[in-house]
Amino acid sequence: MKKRVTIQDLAKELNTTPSTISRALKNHPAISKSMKKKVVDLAKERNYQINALAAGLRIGKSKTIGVIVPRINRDFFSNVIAGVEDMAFENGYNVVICQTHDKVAKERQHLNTLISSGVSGILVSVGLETNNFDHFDEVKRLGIPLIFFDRVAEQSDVNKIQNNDKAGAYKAVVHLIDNGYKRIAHFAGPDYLNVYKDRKEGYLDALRDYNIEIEEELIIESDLKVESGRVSMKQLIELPNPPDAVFSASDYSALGALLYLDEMGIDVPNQIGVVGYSNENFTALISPSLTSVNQHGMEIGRYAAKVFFEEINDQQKSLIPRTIVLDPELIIRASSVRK
Amino acid sequence: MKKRVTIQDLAKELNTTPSTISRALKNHPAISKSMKKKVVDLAKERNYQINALAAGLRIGKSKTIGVIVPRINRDFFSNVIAGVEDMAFENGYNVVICQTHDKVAKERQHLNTLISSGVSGILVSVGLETNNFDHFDEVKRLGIPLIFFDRVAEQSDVNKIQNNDKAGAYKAVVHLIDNGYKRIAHFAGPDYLNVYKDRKEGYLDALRDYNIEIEEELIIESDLKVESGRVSMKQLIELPNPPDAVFSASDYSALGALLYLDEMGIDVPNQIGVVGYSNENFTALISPSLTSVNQHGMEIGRYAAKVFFEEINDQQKSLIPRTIVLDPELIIRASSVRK
DNA sequence: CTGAAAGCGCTAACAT
DNA sequence: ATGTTAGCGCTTTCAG
Repeated sequence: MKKRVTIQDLAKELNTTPSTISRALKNHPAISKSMKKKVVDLAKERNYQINALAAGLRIGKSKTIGVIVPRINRDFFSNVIAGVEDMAFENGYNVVICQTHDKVAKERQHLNTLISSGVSGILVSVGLETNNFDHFDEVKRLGIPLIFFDRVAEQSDVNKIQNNDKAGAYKAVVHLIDNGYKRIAHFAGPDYLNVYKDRKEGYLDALRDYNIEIEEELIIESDLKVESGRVSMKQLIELPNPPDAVFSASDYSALGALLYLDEMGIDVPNQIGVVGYSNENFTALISPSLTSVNQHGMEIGRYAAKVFFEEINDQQKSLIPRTIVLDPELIIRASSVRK
Repeated sequence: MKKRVTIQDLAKELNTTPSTISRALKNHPAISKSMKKKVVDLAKERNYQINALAAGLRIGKSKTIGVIVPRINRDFFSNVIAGVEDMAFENGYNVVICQTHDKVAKERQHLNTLISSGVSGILVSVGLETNNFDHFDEVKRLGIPLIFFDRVAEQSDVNKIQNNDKAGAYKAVVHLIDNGYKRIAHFAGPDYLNVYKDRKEGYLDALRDYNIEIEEELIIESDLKVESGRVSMKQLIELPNPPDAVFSASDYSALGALLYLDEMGIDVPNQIGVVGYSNENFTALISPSLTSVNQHGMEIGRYAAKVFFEEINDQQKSLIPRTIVLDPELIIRASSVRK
């Protein structure tokens, strides 16, 4: 168990000073080629790793981006993270991933830790519980670049990368209408989260545009988990006049509906059509495969990171907060196309 | 954009010194109750967050555990991470999550970053590509606690938390035999990863114990992805004498097999039985639901973290490396039970 | 019970 | 092209 080697150790070995080592390692223009080579070679030989704590303390922050997501085992979020990691790596930054399990308390805690550890920026998709954004004030006060993605804060003065959820939902519902479905139900999420509110609006818009009557009893709000989908579907089926299609704001609740319909022996897509949201991996793998809306997680992640790098590269801090909206894509599968 | 408040700021406000503030915040016994209260209250009021970089530099490491996994969007790994996070939180530690996408290069990179950033310990499940463990030498040389889990290094002098993959596989295959299947194929992973080697051995042991002939042509090695499962299943079905069951070392390749069989109109479980491995969420959600082996990710994570805390709490460093083996559980579902 | 002072390893102005 | 020096914010010995 040896001590780690520092730039002082390298300096001593080469009869020079820490400054020179530091500069050589950073490829500073004022250092001679020969010296750079000597330093780099020795560093490799001695297995030198920079002490990020010391460097970070010195320059006031670490070359790290914090990403906060509700859960890491969702395909959408893991794609976003992969996108962020790509961009970060290209720019020599590290990514620290935090999951909140949809709890505000965890969100707060992670935020504090990230601030404590001197991250250069924070990318966040807020949790289901989060309907108040005070805890982000400190981040902004400290001038740490803050970028929201997917589930975004309602404040206007922050950077946001969003999906056009309204358009995605609209496409989904129009697709159902085009396939001859007449009474389309909707599994909605909590209204205070932009994504669910927008998906509901897209649904309503489509019905209006096609002169289909909106029926409140066909709109069911829940936590959108598998079990809720099952329960909601049961509730719909037991209606005196049940719907012939469902547009769910989540693939998970759509899956619950499919499972319930399968148990009941109701044919999907011929008796009832189903469309989900998010294009989770499993949507392609189940039977019938589930039509869903792809949100391009990877691109969202890359954009979020891109906005971060623009923020830190802008010396004049003249950038005004931007909102980038990406158009989602409807992936048509078996669950919504009648034979 | 104000500067962050430091313990000096607090000290000035209370007409005392940084030492006192530092001690008060850490609940040092030598500080008076009244002083502690004053300090804690002011810290809260001023929104003080410790500078983890400075603290870390001072004490030579940060209160952080690094976790390296192949991918974060696998249910097993995300459960492990949740387990680690639980234990870490209870002990005031943070967790940084790194994913390698099964690439050794990424594994190296993350390892270096974690060392650089002064993590107190590293928990790792190695990637598919990793068949050499030199890059972990530096971690050990520096005396950083290193704990392998699930996919572990072959070295003997490291801490390991493993599943008893041999036993899990054995249970799975015996279950198939009990259900009347006679010719059981196996989708195997690369032999240099302990988990796949052990699963194969469990498969072979079960066949031997029940006097079933081992046929090399029924053992197919692949990367165990969905597509490989499909291809392997096709290969098996086209055999002059095809098997009547498959034990797959991965749920993903098992899924590929199910999809192919469905396309071919072959009935599962009546014509062919299928068992997967890892108990991914989707196994319960597809039709037919997939029998699989549950590896208790959460417990693995908690154990790994527990071993880490034991390591750092042992002043004499007298602890010898341990191997903890957990017994997995067979979850019987529709894909392997003939009607 | 509290204070003074040193130093963790690195960076970057300011020399030379 | 390289060296000198100060200091980032914290912890901790040693002193009182």
